[in-house]
Amino acid sequence: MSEQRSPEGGRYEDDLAQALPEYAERVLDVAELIPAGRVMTYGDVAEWLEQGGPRQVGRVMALYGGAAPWWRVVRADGVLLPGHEQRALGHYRAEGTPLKEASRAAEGHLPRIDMRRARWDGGDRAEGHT
DNA sequence: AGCGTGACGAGTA
DNA sequence: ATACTCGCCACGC
Repeated sequence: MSEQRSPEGGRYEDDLAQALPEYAERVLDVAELIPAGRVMTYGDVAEWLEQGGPRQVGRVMALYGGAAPWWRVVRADGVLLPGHEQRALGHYRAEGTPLKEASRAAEGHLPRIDMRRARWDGGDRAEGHT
């Protein structure tokens, strides 16, 4: 069976290409829930959704992250998003996100997020989930 | 269909 | 702290 038609008349593939994929919407929703001053890793978001993996979440953020607080979804090692370090840093300083200053041995290095303190598990709302 | 690539992550050396 | 390996999975060529 090919050439299946969607209710709107277009081919399903076309609809999927233009509408924000539901998965992407779910990812952005979670990003919106992260409190200021806290972060969630790509993997955490995927786990929380019980769907996809870190790389899928990363893909979504890369494509549609601009519409969400993208700086609150970070790598597990706390490294700032390459190419957006200054913007991210500005947000972290403004929100009071826990940072680990670069050691003087590594001079030119930017601070990294202190994941132990900044990581947010979904805390308050974890109850309603599972 | 195979293969490289990526806003990833964990493990090992 | 750095480097490299694997596992992961959606995409594009």
